[in-house]
This record gives sequence, structure tokens and C-alpha cells, in this order.
Amino acid sequence: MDGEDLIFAEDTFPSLADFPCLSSPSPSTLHAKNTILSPCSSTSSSSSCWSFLQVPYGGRAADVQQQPAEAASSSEFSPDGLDILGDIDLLDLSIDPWEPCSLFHAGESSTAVDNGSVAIVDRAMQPCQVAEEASSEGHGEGVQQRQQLEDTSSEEPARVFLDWLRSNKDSISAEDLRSIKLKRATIECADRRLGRTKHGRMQLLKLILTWVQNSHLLRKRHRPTSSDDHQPRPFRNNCNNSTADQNPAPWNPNSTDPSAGATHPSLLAAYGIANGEMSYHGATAPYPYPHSCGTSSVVVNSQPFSPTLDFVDPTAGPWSSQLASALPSMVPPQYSGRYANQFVGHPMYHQGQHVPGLASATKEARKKRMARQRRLASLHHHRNHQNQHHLQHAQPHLGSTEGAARNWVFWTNSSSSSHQRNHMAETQTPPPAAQPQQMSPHGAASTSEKRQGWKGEKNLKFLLQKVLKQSDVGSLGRIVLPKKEAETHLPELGARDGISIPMEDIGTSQVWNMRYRFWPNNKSRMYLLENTGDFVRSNGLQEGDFIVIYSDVKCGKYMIRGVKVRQPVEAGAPSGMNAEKKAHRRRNGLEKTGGADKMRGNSIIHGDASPSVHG
DNA sequence: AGTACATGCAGGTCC
DNA sequence: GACCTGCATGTACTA
Repeated sequence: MDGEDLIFAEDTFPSLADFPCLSSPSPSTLHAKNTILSPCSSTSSSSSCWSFLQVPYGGRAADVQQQPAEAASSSEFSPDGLDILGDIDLLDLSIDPWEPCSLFHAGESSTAVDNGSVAIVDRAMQPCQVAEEASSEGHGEGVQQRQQLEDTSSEEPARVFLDWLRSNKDSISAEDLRSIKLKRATIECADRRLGRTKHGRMQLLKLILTWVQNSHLLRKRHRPTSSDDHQPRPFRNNCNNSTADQNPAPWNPNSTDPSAGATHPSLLAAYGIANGEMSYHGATAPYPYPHSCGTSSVVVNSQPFSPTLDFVDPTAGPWSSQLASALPSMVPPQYSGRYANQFVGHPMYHQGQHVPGLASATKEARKKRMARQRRLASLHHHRNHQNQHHLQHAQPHLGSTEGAARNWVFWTNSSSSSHQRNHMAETQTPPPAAQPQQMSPHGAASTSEKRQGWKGEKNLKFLLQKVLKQSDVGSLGRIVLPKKEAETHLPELGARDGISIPMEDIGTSQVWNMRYRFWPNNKSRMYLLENTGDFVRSNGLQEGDFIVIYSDVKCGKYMIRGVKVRQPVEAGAPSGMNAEKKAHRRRNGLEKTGGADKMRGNSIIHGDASPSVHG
């Protein structure tokens, strides 16, 4: 990496003031020499460029490790300390074949290996600090958002880092990590903006990790590939791209490939690589990796934003929302407000570019979070009992083990459960319906969300999914639900009138009161979700899109999201045929339903379901 | 043959 | 007449 590269633009952070929770109340200057970001060793700008994962005290981790007592004894945040990772060597890494220690080769002057543990001591991480910060914060919104951040801040940085390492061990090498460098000014700016607090460090750590991940992916995408990367991607689109696009070569940080950039792109541009074309309208974005269809919607350093992007989860937890806050300039103005947070991790603007309407966007996001919190609190109170009952019926036909193994998907931002989260995610098995590897929404959720660490505020259990038919998105306002899944995961219905189920739209947090019922049909039943018209319209769902229904294990409520999966409408193409005309043709026998046009049940045929443009 | 499900459509209700 | 409700039927798929 070239030392001149600016990973974090200084003006990446100015708008943080819009998010009080991210603004440091007492800006101070960071002493770069004492951060975990140590000077680059190779470039002419070494004095202003710092290598991630290198260590304070002049750069040798061993030196750090020799001072744990001193570090631990520090009772207050040291102005000299900006250790992001905390005390990693507390963690047992022995079970992980990709141990972080392997990141650091013995003999390298800037590595941090000592008997298999990474010893980057967090001298500043004092429990009292968070409390002090919390008490010194304002009230109202600030407090509320602060609480959100506290959840994140309570995470051990080391754990977060290790989780991240594990999640990316297949794609990001030790060499990659070693090559990460941060410009001093960036760190100083981050220090000022994010605060030299636990929050700030966590923020910075996450920003860096996210950037690394995305930057790495960008390089992968831009790089001509070999076939040696067969690591399964958690969720690939099925665009008719070259194999190279889907099997990018390992990232070579020393590459001189101009397309990959011999130098790191700016952070913002780096975020741009995450631009996928998965249309995920107003819903969540559990897809951890970009899904470019060859024609990437990202053009680094030129046209930064493609309108085809609509991808990121606005309801994602503090991590992403903080990223959105910390990197507000990533939000294109046309997507401010409701969709502002959807561009978390998908910056569209480069350093130095300012986004009009940014303040309104961040305020909007803040409002939404607050509203969501209020709703959650309320719903939790009112529905907990009721839904406990529902959930007890959720899997009447499954043994507890089988049910858990099949369908549990966890998100949590709980610090204490991050490790557990990974464990749970790794042990779960997607249901049969999710076996299709590419476009299964459930597979997307379970695989990618766990890899990306998508941190919704809930523990969501996948219940069912349904590819929407014309009749589902028509004017009837009812969606036929797959019988087996409905009977398995939704409350048992005694009367045909069914029951009313409030469904919270994950994308908008709006609660839709839907009716779950059945019709007698051929000595059997057809299960329906009624009053879905508004939901469908508000999400712009059309035939071929799908819905996914979850239950929130914590609150016991039901949650729904609509996922748009469509190709751009092309004149004359069957997929572009007007739905009504299509239906009309069918009605008149001009077009027979069947064959590839038929998608039964939960199966998602991916032929024309590649993620793309919508609305 | 049995099942699931997409949707046609008849009958009722509303404006 | 438009819309709603709910049943019936046709089709695809599976055992």
C-alpha cells in the first residue's frame, strides 16, 4: 500500500456531529505513535501512515505484551492509548485453525506474535469509562442512541476483531491484514470525531474492518481471476457473469494491477465496492458480499453511484447504523431519509464530496431508530405472552433439536453473545428450501448475515418464505402461504377465520396487521395471509419477489420482509411482460403456465431471479 | 393418485 | 359496477 493513500478521508467524519452518539464531546488529539496503528515501514510518507494491526510503543507487539501489567493497571483512559482490539490474548484461539497468530510471522519487525497469542493490550478499556461517558451524555435522543451504542461498546474489541477474522478467514489473508495502513491524519481525525473512548475505538475498529473487508472485495472483483478460489460465497447472485467475477483471485495487496489499484482507494471508494445489485427494497440486506452482475454499479473514483443499488439493511444494528453515521457522505442524496441507512457500507461519494441534505438524512435515520425502539418496547410488552404461545406452536412437527438445527438464525448485538452467535450460526443447517445455493432468501439470511455479522436488534427465527405470484401481489391483498411451512411455523388455526397477526416490516419497522387463515380445499387447506396489499405496495413487491417471515425470538412477534428480486424490465422479454397482459394471456390460453415459468412453493428458480434493478 | 397451490370466478356487499 | 370473499378448478409436481 502506498503510504500516501488516504484510507479515511478527513472529511469523512465531519458530519458525525449529526450523530451525538458518535461525536466526541471532548475532541482531543491522538498521539499516533501510541496507537495500535504504527508507522509504515516502507513508504516515503511513513510518518503519516500507520499500519493496522501493528502495535503501539514503537511498533513491536512483543513490547506491548511485556507491559500488560502496566496496561491493566491503568485506571483511566490513557491519552496515549488507542488500542482498538483490546486484550486479544485472553481468547482461546486454539480451536480455530486460522489463528490470528498466523497473521504475524515471526521475525517480522512489526508483527505481534508471541506463543500463539496476539497481545495488543487495551490499556484504555476500563469499565468505568463507559459509565462515565454515559452519565456525561445528554438525555432524550442522545441517551437512547447512547444506549444503542453501549450495546455495541460493551463488545470486547478483541472479540469483535476475532469474530471478524473468523468470518473472513477464507477471503482475507494475514498478508492482507498486515498491509493495511492508515494515514496518521485519518487516525487523528477519527480520534477527534469518534472520540478517544471505548466507543470511538470500537467505531474505528469496525470501520477499519468493514473497510478492509470491502476493500478486499473490491480488489477481488477488479482482479482477473484464476480458478483457485473456490471458497463458497455465502450468497452469490446468479448473474451470467464470467467465472472470474464470481471466483476472484486472492487479493494481492502488492498488486500493481491498475484496476485493482496499486494503491488503496479511499475509504469511500472502498466502500463502494460493496455495491451490489441485489435489490432488497426497504428490507434487510443480509447479503454480505456484493452481487455485481459484471457491470458493477461502482466506479471507483468516477461515477460513484449506480441507481441500481438498493441493498443495505436500514434496520441493521448499531454497527451498520454507526457506520452510516460515521460515513454519512456515503449516502447519496437521492436516497437520504428512508434509505439513508441502506447505504451503510456502500458509500457513493468520495472524500471531499459533500452530500446535500445529509443532516436531514441522519435525522431521519435517528427518528426511525427511535420509533423502532418505541415500537419494540411496546410490542414486547403487549405481545410477549401471546407470542410465546405462538412460538410454542411454531414447530409442532419438529423435535426441538431438529427445529433448532434447521431454522434458527441469530442476530444479536449482545457483546456476550458474539462468540456464541458465531457458534450458533456455524452449527445451524439451512432448511431444505434454502439448499439452493444462490438465491434462497433464507440461505441469504442465514449464511450471509452470520458472515457479515449483520446485527439486527432481534433474534430472528426464519419461519417461511414465499415467492410471490401474480395473485399474491394483485389487488386481492392476500398471499397464499406454503402449507407445510405455515402449519409448521405459524400458529395452529382452529377456525377458518384464522387469527390476526401483527407483522412488523423489517425494512420499515411498520407493523401490518395481517390475517392468517385458511380455506378448505380439496379435503385439505390453503393457508393465506390476508391484508397484505398495503405491505406489498409499500415495498413495491411484484411477481417474482418474495417475502420472508420471521419470528422474533426475543419479543415473540412476527416479522416480515419483502425482497425484490428482479431483472431490469426489458421490452419484449418475457420477464418484462406486463403482469396483467401475462395474466390475460394465460386466461385466454395464449400462454400456458408451466415449465420454467412455474415456481412452486418455496423453491426459487434462479434463472430470472437475479438481483437487479427495481422500483 | 394424491397433494399443493395459483387463480378463476360466482355470489355477496358496498358505494 | 367495483370490490370483496371464499370456494372450485386446473395444473404442476411428487410418491
